[in-house]
Amino acid sequence: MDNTLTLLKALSDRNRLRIVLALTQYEELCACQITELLQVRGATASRHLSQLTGCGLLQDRKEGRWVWFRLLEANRHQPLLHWLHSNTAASAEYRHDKQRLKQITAMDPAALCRQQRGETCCPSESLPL
Amino acid sequence: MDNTLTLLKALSDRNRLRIVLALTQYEELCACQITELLQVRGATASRHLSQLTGCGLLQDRKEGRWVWFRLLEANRHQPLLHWLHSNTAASAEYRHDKQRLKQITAMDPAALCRQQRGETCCPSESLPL
DNA sequence: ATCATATTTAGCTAAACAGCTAAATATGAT
DNA sequence: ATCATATTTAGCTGTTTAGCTAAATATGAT
Repeated sequence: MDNTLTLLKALSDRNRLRIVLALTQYEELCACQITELLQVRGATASRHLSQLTGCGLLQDRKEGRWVWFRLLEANRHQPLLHWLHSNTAASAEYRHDKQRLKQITAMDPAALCRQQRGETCCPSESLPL
Repeated sequence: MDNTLTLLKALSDRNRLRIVLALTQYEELCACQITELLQVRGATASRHLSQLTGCGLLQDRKEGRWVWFRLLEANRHQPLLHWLHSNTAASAEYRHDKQRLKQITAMDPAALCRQQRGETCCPSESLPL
């Protein structure tokens, strides 16, 4: 029961739920993209991602300075994820995030990180909220 | 998304999860039986039950001084409940509660309440832990 | 080797929360 | 009407937790 409880606790936070839902739409997202989506500090996003990885929902992959996250394949939580998606897909918040993700993933991660630390030199690179 | 989140929060507590799992096994349980199962104060059990009812998982029915709870029928959370059950049924805690429920439901609720307020006059009425 | 930078970890603070006790409510029995 | 009692509500307390900043870690570029 402990495992189940840990998993439910992981999902019962708005931002972590948003991460999971984002990853049902995009196979892979990097930490800085998640950070941008949630509009929190990198450290905060990192802790959420670590919790989701720790409970067996996500897996991560390092590529240079970037870390990419995705839903753990072949897990027995498929039915849960399916239920989650069908129960949230119609919500305003889901659709807003979906819209936002389209912009975020269209950008080069390097440009995104540059923007996140305030170097918005090129107007064309900045994302609308 | 708020509804989903409220529901996940409701399920992400050990004692509330135990209540839901108990109600997948027994169609109806009264507040004092839940109190006995969880080994907490009546007030505490009541708050948990109220939260589970509030998020649309349980419904209640008053019968004299007793209040009976059951899973809300015809809810769209059946897949979730199914997943929950299949993910916990093998756990030691689930089986322990199952065993305990057999004893609790075998008793007359009135005798159970009597025992809960310390009037263990008849040894045959007292439940082992 | 040194510097820049993406991510993680440590430590702090404020808010959320689960338990308790005590008081309030509601219902059946006398 | 009064009393007993099952449940709920209110208020308190200690613990957990989500956010932050600052420091540490790890990796690519110069």
